[in-house]
Amino acid sequence: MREITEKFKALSDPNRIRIIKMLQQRSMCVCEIQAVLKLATSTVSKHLQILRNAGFIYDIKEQKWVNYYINEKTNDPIITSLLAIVHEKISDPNTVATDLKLVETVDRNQLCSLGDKIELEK
Amino acid sequence: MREITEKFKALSDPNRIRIIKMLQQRSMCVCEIQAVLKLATSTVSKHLQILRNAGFIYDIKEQKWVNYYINEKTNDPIITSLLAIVHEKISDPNTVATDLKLVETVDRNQLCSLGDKIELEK
DNA sequence: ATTATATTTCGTCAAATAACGAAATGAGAT
DNA sequence: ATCTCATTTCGTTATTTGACGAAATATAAT
Repeated sequence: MREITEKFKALSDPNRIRIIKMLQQRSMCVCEIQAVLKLATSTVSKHLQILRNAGFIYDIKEQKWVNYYINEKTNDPIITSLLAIVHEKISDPNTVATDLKLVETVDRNQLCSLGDKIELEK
Repeated sequence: MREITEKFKALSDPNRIRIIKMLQQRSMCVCEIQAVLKLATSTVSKHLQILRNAGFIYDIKEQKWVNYYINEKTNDPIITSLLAIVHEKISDPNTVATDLKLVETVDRNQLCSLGDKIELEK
C-alpha cells in the first residue's frame, strides 16, 4: 500500500509536477532543471530522487552530466496512467507554460562550467 | 497549481485510498467508515474533509447521519481520471480487500446509537 | 596524479501532516 | 424547549516534508 501512495505523494508537490512536465518535453540534466526551477541544486536532486524511487523517471550518466528521462516503457500501469494524466490534463500558465518555454533555451554548456564563464568575462 | 497537487496529496495517504475504495463499493456514514478503519472519529472526519475539498467525494446529511458519496458526476477531468485509477488499478490484500468485506457487514444501526445497545444488554 | 566540476548526501530548520481526546455544533427525538 | 447523539472543530503531539548550505562523491579535463 505504501508503494501505491508513494506514487501519488511524488506528484503532490508543484516542483515535481513541473519537473515531469519538462521531462515530457525533453530529457534534461540536473543543472538545466535547476536553472528553470530556480531552487538549490541539492533540493532539485532530492525531488529527482523521489520521482525516481516512485518509478516516474530514470537517469543515465553521460559524460559530465546525469540525464533524466521519463520512464515511458514502465510496465507499472499506475505509473503509465499517472504520466498520461500529467501530460494530457495538467497545464498552468504561471508555472508550467513558462517553464516549457525556458526549457527550449536553457543549455547545460552555458549554465554549468562556471570556469568557462569566468574565462569569457575576462 | 496548488489546486492540482491538492488532488494528488489527497490520494497520498493509505487511509484515504481505503476510504475511496470503500465508497466506490457503496455510500457510507462516518461511523461506518470509522468502524472499518479503526481510527478516531475525529481523524476520519479530517480525512473526509481533505477528500471533499479536493473534489473526490461529497456528503449529504440524511436523518441522523452524514452520508458520503463518490463524486462520480464531477466535470473535473483529473478527478474523473484519478477515481478511475483508484477503482481499476489499486487493490491490496492486507487493507483494501479485507476492508471491502467488512463494508458488507458494518451497519450504522449497530455501530452507533450506543443507547440502543445498552437497552439490548439489560 | 591533480584539479575542476556536476551531482548526491548530510545536517539543520521551519512548516505541514496525521493522529488523538476533549469540547463545540447541529440536526433528530422526546 | 430540551435531550440525544453523529459529526466537526480545536488544541496538542510526534512525524514527515521541503528548503538550504556545506561536505562528500564521482567523473572529466589538465
